[in-house]
Amino acid sequence: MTTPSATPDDKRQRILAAALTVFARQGVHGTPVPPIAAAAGISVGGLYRYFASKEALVNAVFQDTKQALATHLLTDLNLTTLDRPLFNKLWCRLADFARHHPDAFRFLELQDHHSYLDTNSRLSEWQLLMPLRQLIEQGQQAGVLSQHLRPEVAMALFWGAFVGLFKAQRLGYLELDSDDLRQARDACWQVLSHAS
Amino acid sequence: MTTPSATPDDKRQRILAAALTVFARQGVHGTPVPPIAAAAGISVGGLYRYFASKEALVNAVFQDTKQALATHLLTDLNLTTLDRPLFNKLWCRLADFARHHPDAFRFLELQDHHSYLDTNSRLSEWQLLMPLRQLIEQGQQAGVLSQHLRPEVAMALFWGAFVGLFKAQRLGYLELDSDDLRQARDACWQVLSHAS
Amino acid sequence: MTTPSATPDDKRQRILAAALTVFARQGVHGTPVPPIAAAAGISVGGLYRYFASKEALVNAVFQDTKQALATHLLTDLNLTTLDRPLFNKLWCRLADFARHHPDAFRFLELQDHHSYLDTNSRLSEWQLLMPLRQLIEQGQQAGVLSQHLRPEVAMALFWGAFVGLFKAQRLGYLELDSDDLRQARDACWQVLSHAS
Amino acid sequence: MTTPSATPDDKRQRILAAALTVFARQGVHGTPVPPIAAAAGISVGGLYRYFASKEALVNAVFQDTKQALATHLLTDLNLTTLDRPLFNKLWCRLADFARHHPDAFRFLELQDHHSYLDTNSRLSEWQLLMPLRQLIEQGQQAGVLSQHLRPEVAMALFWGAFVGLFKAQRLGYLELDSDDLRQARDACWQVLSHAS
DNA sequence: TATGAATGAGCGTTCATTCAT
DNA sequence: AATGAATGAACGCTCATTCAT
Repeated sequence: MTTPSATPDDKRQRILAAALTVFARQGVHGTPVPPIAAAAGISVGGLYRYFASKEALVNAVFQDTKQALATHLLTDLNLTTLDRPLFNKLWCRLADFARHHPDAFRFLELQDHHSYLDTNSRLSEWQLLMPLRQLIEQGQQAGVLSQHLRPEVAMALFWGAFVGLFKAQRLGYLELDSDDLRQARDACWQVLSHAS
Repeated sequence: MTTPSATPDDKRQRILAAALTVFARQGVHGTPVPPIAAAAGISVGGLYRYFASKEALVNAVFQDTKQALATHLLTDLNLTTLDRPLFNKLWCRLADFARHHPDAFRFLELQDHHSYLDTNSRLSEWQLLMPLRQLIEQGQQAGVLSQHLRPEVAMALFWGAFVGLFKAQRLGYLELDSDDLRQARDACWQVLSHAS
Repeated sequence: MTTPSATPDDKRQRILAAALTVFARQGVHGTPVPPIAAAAGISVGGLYRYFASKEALVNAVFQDTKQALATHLLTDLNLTTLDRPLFNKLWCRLADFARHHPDAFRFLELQDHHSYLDTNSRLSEWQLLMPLRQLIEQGQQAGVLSQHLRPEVAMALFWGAFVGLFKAQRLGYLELDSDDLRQARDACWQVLSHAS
Repeated sequence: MTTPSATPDDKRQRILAAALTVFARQGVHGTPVPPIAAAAGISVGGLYRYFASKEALVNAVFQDTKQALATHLLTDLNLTTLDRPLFNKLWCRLADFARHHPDAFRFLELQDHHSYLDTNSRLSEWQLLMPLRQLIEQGQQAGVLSQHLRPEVAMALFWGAFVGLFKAQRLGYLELDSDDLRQARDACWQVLSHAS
């Protein structure tokens, strides 16, 4: 009989959470392994029992976090058509995630990932974007969204705009209040629905 | 009569260009100094005659590239009002820069810069964004642009959307043709001008 | 039951001893870190677990060795008055130290120390010389020693003469037998006691 | 016809003088070549026309300085017997040299020389000490000096005492006024003349 | 002949990874 | 299974020396 806190899965999760935090704050290349282990309350050697290498750990963090975002965003939603209420809901959840998990959001948008991300991680990028892209496609076919933009382009513009908003806030160019968020949401909706 | 390629300024430029390329491709932390020197056709010791440290080099690359973008974008433009023709011109120049200087564009958007950028580099961030933000502000006051978005928010959305577009292309989600670019441009204009 | 040689303190001592040897033979600036580590039977990285930098190591060696000399010299002596028997005893111990710990003695007299010694190390210089200087002062006040030399001057002459003797031997100008040592001792005593 | 200041010998001397100064202050290992050249008012490449290597330069400085000391000390003296007036004269000249050429005096007593001194330099060590040693020997045979100390031992004690005096002053343990110097001189004479 | 920019081996130090305990 | 001390390759940087000008 083991204590619940010593479950292997628990440890794995603790390591992933600790790694996410320090990676988001110091960058992947800027973070040695020992501080990650320390933040997870584990020894260095212990960490290597759960992850074969630092690279494997980064990839696990990436996939785990991507999955967390996907779950946060899409759980219990009817994704058949992208109408206005659904869009608002999605926006709301996105903003919620960016606000309450800033480390996770920041980590996912780090741009020097490509030097250590493996194929699986690259695939997991799509797992989130693909459903959204399909939603846009369906919306266009249903006539709810404008057909002037190819779905991929619309997707890229929308996602970029959202990321840019929170990046600007993180860099101190901007303070976002709820009015700003609502207006930004409406502007993005307009791009998707009325692009002419 | 000396060859033009032997002037110190030329060498400095060669180093900056080489560093930009490898930084853009491998990230700053992921790039040792010797490959930078090799790419510039110089020895390691020689590089240190032009830049006091790797950090000084990154900062020089950053400021140099930011300046290049600002120049490319704003030279010889009448920036009094942001009307449709001016916006189109700006978009065209931005797209031109992103297309013809992909390393420069990518480097500027790397997100782990904060660990080595100095005060001057941080200031040079604003040198590009401030004129654009003011342009938006003036456009709003002149009634050409919608006033539903605070200028900073509009700025962040527009810049993020543009960056997102080219990031998507770089990651292989997308192939951008000129139709796509035109449609994306019009969509962005709509955000700025008709946000409701 | 663990072998005594595996305790951290033991390793620290092994490093200090190895560093003392190579520093004494090749000088501090002339000795790279890897040979020190090799002489201590340790890897380079391992050395840095015990000493934060080469400079920290030199300082530790200096203070450690200075302390060893002070202990060797002054332990269990009644230092109230510097009479002839006490002087003979001190001379004997000094000669003993110089003979049996030639590396230590040589290292302490290296003259380019000032570029890396920190405040603590400089202070530890005095810990040895101050008691001796006071001993001379007390001897002068008690009438046992001549008062024609200020204590500091007497101290400097005596210490210099002793160092000169062993330096000459090390450089090969001289072979010291026990008669030489006894006669040198008596000559030094005369300087202290009968300077006119 | 060349300007007098451009004589090769002049340049050589300028380099030697500059090297002596920086070596004395920063140590040999602590001084790169460019600062030496700069102090000599010459280019790096120019320095290497006069000295084949840094090591050759150090050795030249050593021999040159040793010679300067020997000249300063022994010129125009009748060295047949070491009587009191001659000893006083020698002491006076030594003190003069140590006072007016502190860099030279300091450089000669640096103790990590052995890693770069060549055979010639080692020989030049003796050129100064040998005449003095012989002087002591002659004094002993003439009955002016005590015969209790072997000449080499007496030589080492005397030289060490003198060096110790000025080393103590340089390290700040001591301020030497002319009374101190006179008393130290008399004490040293006593060692040589009345050692019992 | 004189220059000083260029070279590259070698320095002090770090850190991903291993393995004796 | 867990630890953390030990490893050594690789990093950023220096500097004795060379050589095109």
